[in-house]
Amino acid sequence: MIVSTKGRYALRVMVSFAQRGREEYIPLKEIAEAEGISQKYLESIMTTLSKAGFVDAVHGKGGGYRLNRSPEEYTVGSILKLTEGGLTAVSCTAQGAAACSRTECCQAKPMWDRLDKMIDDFFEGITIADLLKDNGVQK
Amino acid sequence: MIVSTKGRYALRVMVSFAQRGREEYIPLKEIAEAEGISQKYLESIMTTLSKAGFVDAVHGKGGGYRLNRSPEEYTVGSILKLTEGGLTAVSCTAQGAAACSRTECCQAKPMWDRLDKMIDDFFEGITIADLLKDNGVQK
DNA sequence: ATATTACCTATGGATTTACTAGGTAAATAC
DNA sequence: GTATTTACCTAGTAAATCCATAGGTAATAT
Repeated sequence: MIVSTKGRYALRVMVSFAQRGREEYIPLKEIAEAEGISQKYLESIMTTLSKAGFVDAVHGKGGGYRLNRSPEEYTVGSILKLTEGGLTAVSCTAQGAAACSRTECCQAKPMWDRLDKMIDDFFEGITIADLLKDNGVQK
Repeated sequence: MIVSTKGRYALRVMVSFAQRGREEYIPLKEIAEAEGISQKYLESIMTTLSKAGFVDAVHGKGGGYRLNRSPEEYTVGSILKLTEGGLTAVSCTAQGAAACSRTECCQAKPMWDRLDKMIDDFFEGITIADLLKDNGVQK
């Protein structure tokens, strides 16, 4: 499993916000209920997105969240990398991970590197706007 | 993480057996020591490979394991699918998993399907022989 | 018989996942 | 300025998964 609920929820919520437009702030409660996702759980995800500047947040009545860019400007990759904390397919290549002692002689390393790049290119090539088009396919 | 140690060990061991040729049976102990992997842990992986007919196994002295095909005939995908029990990148698309209640309306589903296919094609396009060539790259 | 090997079953610590619980801080409405 | 609404913060937790370990049994060779 390369993408957990955290990343999948983040995508769904971003799509949801995109559908609601950027005019007004929408309280998370509404989105959580509409999507059928635990509000408390979503809160932690939204805070991550907010801190990273992916959305604007306003406290109090009339507040909530809203996108601060157009849907085309959010790549799926950027959202997943943020919420999942990376997208590496194999621990060998994960940054921060204790470097594998066999890095030098590992015959599979180039394969893992190629895989990582392929997955990264894939997700960076899809935007929230693409998902809104209801097919997730681009080009 | 899409490939755990189980799958990575399986690949390393298969490469290791490929390097040793198909003339004689090699006891797992030798491979485990050479690779610096827990023998007991490897045993369970080898049994999986043996039961699936990927290797021949012989008990007793002079016994051990050996490949029963040439390295070109083992795709990385077949080994990973066997030892990892599948390669799906997202639980949504995992077979046997409780079908997501949003399958019908999920805007990301086509994306996950495309990703799965891309990863499958990637791993099916690489063989143990390719890994032996020390680059993992094909074509 | 004994040694060597594969194979089987069970267990366990560590980590991750997907939440829940219960608060505090900021903004608005009265 | 009090109450309400919202975002944000910290902690805990049940379940699952990962990465083994422990201790056996079954088969084959000398």
